[in-house]
Amino acid sequence: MAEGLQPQMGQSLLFLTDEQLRKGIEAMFFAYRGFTADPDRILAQKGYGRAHHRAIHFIHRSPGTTVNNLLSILGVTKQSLNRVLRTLIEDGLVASTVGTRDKRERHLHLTAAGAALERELSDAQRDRMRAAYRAAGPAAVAGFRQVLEAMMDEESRHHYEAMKDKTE
Amino acid sequence: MAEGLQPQMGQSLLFLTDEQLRKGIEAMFFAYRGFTADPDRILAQKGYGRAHHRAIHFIHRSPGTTVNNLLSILGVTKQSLNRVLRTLIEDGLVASTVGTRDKRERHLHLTAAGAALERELSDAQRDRMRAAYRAAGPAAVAGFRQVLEAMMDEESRHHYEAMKDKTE
DNA sequence: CTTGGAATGTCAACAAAGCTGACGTATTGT
DNA sequence: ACAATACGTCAGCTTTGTTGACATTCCAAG
Repeated sequence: MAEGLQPQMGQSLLFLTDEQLRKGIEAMFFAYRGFTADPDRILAQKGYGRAHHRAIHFIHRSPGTTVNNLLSILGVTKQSLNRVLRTLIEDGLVASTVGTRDKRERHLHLTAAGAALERELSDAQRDRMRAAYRAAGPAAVAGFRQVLEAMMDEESRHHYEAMKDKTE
Repeated sequence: MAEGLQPQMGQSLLFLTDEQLRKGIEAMFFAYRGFTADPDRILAQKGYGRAHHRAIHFIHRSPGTTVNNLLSILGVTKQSLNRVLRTLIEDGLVASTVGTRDKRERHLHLTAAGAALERELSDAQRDRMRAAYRAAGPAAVAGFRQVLEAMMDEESRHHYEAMKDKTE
C-alpha cells in the first residue's frame, strides 16, 4: 500500500514511511518486554520489583551518589524512590551514609549482598543482550545505539552521556 | 580497563564487552522513556494510561480482534485488560460486537472517536520515531530493528512477525 | 548572630495497573 | 448430556507511581 503512494520520495527515504515507523514502535514494545523479562523473574523470587533493579543498577554505576541525583536519573518522585530505597537498606543491600560536606545528603553504596544481587541481575540481562548483539553483528549494534540515543529526551541523553564518560 | 584484558579476542568482538553491553542496557532504559513520553502526556490529559494506549494500538492494528487474542499479544491477565477495555467501551472509543461464527467471542473495533485518539497518540509517537530515524539514517535503522528482534522472547517475536506479515 | 528560606530526605495516604482466585453465563463441540 | 472454551465480573493483594505535610540542615540577608 505504501509503495507507489509517494513517488516523489527517493529510495533513500522509504525507511521513513508510517508503516516502517509503526514496525519500529512495535519492535520497541516487544523488545522491551524481553529486555526486562530475565531480571523480572529473579526479582520476583526475592520479593523485589523493577524499581529495585533500577535503583541497584544506578547505585552500582555511581557509588556514593545522593538520593537527589538518583532521583533525577530515574525520573520519579523522591517519595517513590524512598520506599524502594528503604526496603533495600532494611534488607542490607544498600548502605546510606550521612554526607560529610553537606549533612542533608545521604550517600548510597551497595553492600556485599547488594553487589551480589546486582551481579546476578546484570548477568542475566547481559546474557540476553549479548546473544542479541552476537546475532545481529557489530554494524547492527552501532545502528541500534544510534537510534536509541536519538530517541532519548534531552535530559535522559544528558544522564546517559555523563555515565558513558565515566569509563571512557 | 577492558582494553588489553582480553588480547585473544579479535577486533571484531570488542562490541561484546561487558562495558558495551552495559551501555546498551542503559540506552534501552533511557530510550524507552523517551519512546513513551509523548503519548503519556496526551493520555494523562484525558485520564487514561499506558495500558489504554496499548489496547487502542493493537485494536487499531488488528480490527475485529478478539479479547483472547489481544490478551496473548499484550501478555496481561484478562482482569487487567478487562478493566481498561471496559472504560474504553463506556467512553465510546471501542466497540465490542458479538462474534458471528462463534458467539462467545467479542470482536473489538475502534469507533470514530477511538480512531481519532489512536491517530493523535501514534502521530506523537511517530514524530519522535521519525526524528530519530532521520537523524540516524537507514543503515542504523536496519541495525536497530535487527537487534530489537533478536532481543524479543520467542512468543513476542511470533506476534511481531505475524503483524509484520499483514502489510507486507 | 539570628532568622527565614531553600534544599534534602522521610512519613502518610491515595491512584493506576498489574496479579491470583473464584464464579457465572453463554456457546461450542464431543 | 456434558466438558471445554470465551468472556465478564467480584474481591483482594502488590508494585510503583503520585501529592501533601513535615523534620533537618544549610546558607545568606539583615
